[in-house]
Amino acid sequence: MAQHTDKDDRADKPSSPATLMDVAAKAGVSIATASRVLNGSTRKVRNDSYVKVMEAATKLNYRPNAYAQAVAKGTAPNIVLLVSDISDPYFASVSQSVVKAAGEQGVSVTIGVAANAKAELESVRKSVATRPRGIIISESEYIDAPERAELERELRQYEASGGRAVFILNRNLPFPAVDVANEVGARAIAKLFVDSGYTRPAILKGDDNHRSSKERLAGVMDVLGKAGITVDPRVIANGRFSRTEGYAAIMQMARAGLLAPGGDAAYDGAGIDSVIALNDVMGIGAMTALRANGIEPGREVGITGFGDIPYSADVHPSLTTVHLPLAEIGQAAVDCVLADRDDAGAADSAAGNRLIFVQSAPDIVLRESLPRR
Amino acid sequence: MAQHTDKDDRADKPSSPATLMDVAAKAGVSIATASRVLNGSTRKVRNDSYVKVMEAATKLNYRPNAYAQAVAKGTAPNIVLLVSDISDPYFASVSQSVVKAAGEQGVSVTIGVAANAKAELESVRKSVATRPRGIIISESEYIDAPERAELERELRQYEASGGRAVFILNRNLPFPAVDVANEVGARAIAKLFVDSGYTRPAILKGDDNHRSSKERLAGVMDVLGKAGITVDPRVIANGRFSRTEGYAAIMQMARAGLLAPGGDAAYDGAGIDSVIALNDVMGIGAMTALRANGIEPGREVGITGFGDIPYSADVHPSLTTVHLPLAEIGQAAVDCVLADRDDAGAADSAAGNRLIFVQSAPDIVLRESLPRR
DNA sequence: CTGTTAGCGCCTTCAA
DNA sequence: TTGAAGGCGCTAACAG
Repeated sequence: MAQHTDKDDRADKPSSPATLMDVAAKAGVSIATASRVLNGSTRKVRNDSYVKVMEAATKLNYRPNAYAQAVAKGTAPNIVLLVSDISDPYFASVSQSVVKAAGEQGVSVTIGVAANAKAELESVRKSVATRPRGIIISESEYIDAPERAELERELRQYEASGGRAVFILNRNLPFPAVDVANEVGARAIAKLFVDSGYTRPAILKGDDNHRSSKERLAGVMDVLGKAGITVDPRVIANGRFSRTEGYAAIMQMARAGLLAPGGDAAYDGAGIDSVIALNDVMGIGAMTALRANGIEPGREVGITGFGDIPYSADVHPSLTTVHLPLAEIGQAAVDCVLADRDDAGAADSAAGNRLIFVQSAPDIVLRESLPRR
Repeated sequence: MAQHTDKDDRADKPSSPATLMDVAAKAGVSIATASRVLNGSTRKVRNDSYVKVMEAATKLNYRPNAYAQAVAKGTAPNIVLLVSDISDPYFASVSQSVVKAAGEQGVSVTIGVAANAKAELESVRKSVATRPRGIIISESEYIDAPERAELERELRQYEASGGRAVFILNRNLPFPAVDVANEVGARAIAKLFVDSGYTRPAILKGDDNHRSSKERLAGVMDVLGKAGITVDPRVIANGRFSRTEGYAAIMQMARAGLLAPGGDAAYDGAGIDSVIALNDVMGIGAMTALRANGIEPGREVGITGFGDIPYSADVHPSLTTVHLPLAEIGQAAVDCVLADRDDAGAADSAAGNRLIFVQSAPDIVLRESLPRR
């Protein structure tokens, strides 16, 4: 039988992966040297030992243990991204771009989903435990939950220890945030709405303490008001920025007889002539709900969305909406999180809540769901 | 000025987070004890020292260093999931369920996107470096690329060192895989197709070496053939399971005059009466493409999808498709990856390519895109 | 029950 | 250029 002094002599089921020591031994150099050629940045090793190490490494199929490296150098190779629902196209798009942007800089991203404030707080706690380079929070609801204070403390602590927290579309907490011009976009779409001849909208908003929703709503309401349109409060509903809840909200209105002309109908019996959804998925849910009630969206009732998720072009009628640069948002968040600590200057850091506007004037995407009438 | 012997005496910008040692010191116990109450599973510590440690921990805002723990106990608290595109609703759904299922077991998931074989291989290499509990690969294309052998080696090595690799919807490599009854589903939808009176389909498939695509195609073709339908080869296209390419493929056919009746049209000038898409996003892309060419999907041309992604219910006409239990697939993959190594028995492990069927008879979801004619 | 003592795999001064 | 040695933060026997 062959003799070998390699590791793992015993008949092994799970032979543990090769370690740096193994490589060093096989290459006949010190572990330090091995480390230098395999991982160290500025290599200053003689060429022949370099080769020997490399050979040993490939032969042993060596893969550095990322965790051990992280522990040793005290800095992790990853960032974490928190979203409330990856299957939501909006978050999916943001996630995609975050992962891509991070990947280009060689850092991996751990995605966590946290559907509510409690879960979010817990996720943050767990995330902090991995000492990531940064934490990007793309959560949108529950901002003012009681957990908020706790969350802020946790993140502040995290920052104090050298971490970087960034929010996406949320400026309620004193941390850097990537944001877009919600109100500007809202005004633009509302103006289009008015100009197109609509006067009796149902409105699907998000939670009132949800900043994006609030800003968008403010923009819309202001333009509407100035155009002499008073929105019937009975057809303003909280769709929680979710497709399902948006759908449900419209169904509810239909059941109450608010939508189609008639006795109980909104706007003094005239019913609605449109749905203004403060994000796309609610708008899409609304379309389906309208159809379920025999109302043809885009013909009898106009629809607007907000966000321009990929699928807004594929629904029918295709959704007229406000374009949000989803990909750029993710990129910006990653840049912010990975930026050199010293770079931004004490001023910004001190401010704490630096704002990164990805775009100053959101474009509106004119499609079919809001025909001129 | 207050004197304290706590850590970090110097005026500190980034005061490093509290360590277990700090907590132990402040609580006046040994680091071992502190470890036991803070992390150790079966705690056997006196109550008062338990309290002291807890107090110290909260006061110091202690968070265990997950990496250090991982290194020390030689096992990581996470799994990695590889997909080719999170913004694709199919992958998004799978990801969502994987994250959820993993979360319930206290393990976090690192998501990587790898759009092609090379990126995938690299991702796997990087993943292995973090010694995760398992790797779930939900990639679907490029299965037979030259990197395949490399990938297999890498994963085999990973398994040998105690890791667990699982594929989703892919059984081309000798690893455990979660799969569904593609062919059964395909036969079902094809039968519905025939029974509904369609005879001249365009077909949108995926790569030929993509297993799911192949199986679905086989099922469809067989049923069609037996019904006496011969598919015009000019209207079979590779949409690569992507919305964009599906869209492009139909546009291409339209440009070639294949779709609408006429001289160049498929099926001896009769044109197509339907599109069979082997997954939903291609079906949805096809609808939009048809509309762009003045053809009303669901009226002039019937459409079928495969997968039942959330948005297939929201497009119009809503997509008749084969329901795939996306959530269960993710759950199954996680279960498999997290299963006790000894549990499954040597038999399964030896086989290497254990199959987990999530569902034996895929339901077909009857909606509006394939009306009887 | 608790403290002591080895490691885990790697990086990084510090001498040589 | 290289090796020896200490340390990162934590866990896990092993004695007390």
